[in-house]
Amino acid sequence: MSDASEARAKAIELCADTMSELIAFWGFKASTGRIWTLLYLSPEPLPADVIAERTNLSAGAVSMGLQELKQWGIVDRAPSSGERKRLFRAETDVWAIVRRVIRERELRLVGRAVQRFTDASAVLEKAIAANPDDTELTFILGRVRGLLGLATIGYRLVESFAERGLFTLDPIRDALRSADG
Amino acid sequence: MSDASEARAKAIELCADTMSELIAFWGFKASTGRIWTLLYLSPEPLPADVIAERTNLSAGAVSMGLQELKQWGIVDRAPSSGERKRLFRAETDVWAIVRRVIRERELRLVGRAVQRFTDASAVLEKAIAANPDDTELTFILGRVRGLLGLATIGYRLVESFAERGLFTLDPIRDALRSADG
DNA sequence: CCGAGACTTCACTCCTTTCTGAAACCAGTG
DNA sequence: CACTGGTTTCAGAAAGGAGTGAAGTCTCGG
Repeated sequence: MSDASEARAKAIELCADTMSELIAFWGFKASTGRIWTLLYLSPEPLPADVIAERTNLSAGAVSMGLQELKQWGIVDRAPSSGERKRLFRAETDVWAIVRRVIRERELRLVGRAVQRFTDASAVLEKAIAANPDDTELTFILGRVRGLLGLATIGYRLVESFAERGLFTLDPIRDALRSADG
Repeated sequence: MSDASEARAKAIELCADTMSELIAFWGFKASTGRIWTLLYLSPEPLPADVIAERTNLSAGAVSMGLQELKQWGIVDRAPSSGERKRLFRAETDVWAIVRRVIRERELRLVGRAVQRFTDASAVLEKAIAANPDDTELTFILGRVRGLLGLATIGYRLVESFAERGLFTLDPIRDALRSADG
């Protein structure tokens, strides 16, 4: 039996470490990844104090982590029948989670970038209209347009992934070939 | 003229801010992104002191930033003919940069994850062999295998992007459908 | 309504990361 | 071969982020 629970602890630790590394690289807190992994690997929903105990986090940290996860729709309250404590369970459709976060975050990020590069282009175009002989401005505009093109491609990429869950890249490849080559 | 240089400064600032945001999200330092953007938008290679001046960074910070960029092959020393100062210029093939970084970093990251999930599975399988009636172990193994499957798909995705520059996803979609649905 | 336990919030601390400034180092030059 | 910039390195300062712990708020049973 100690054999089994040791194995269980070891496996959970491995997974939690790994997930927290992945998720941290993706801009979340590592501890948030730990909490999710713990719930994901539990057959039963867990109360906050158990989570705190197994992750070695304070009650406050667990509360904040759970809140973040709830906001992303990655963790649920389980219908705790009659219990005093609230029980939490993990959303298990990881693919859906990834898509949601990408849609909410990466898509906005890249969208802002597209906007800003567009603004920069506009500023330059206006200045060039007033100073047609300034070759440096023209040069910069060319480069900025390059960035804008890439950002636009990136946006379509992220968008298609967020919406359909897959990349459909043939149009984007074409854009790449013609715009950038 | 002041009109033109104002526009130039404004456009560069917009782009540098945007790139540093993108790049910071991707795990680099924001100041590194600034330095690269400055070089990318300059028609001529620039010496370190000019970079320091325009980015408001100290000489030391610029030196370190340039070193990081050089290590990634994202910045070059320009063949400074006879000059005392060393001149630096940006790699302009952004697509190639992205692929290189993904290959060197993301691919390794996900590869490690695949390895670790595999290890976790093995631990659990062994424990289950010794304790066939432990339903919790079996449950956890199922979940870990789910993570392993996703990580494997992710690995192929990143790999195909790093190698070919594009995602070729039909096989992965199939894997998804059959493994996860 | 009151009390008890559970959850949340937040000011503070600790730790990590980034930047600075100065000293050491190096490469051309007279 | 010493001198003059220019560049790199590095110890320490500053900034930023995450976690704690205790005080505050909520909820539910009695």
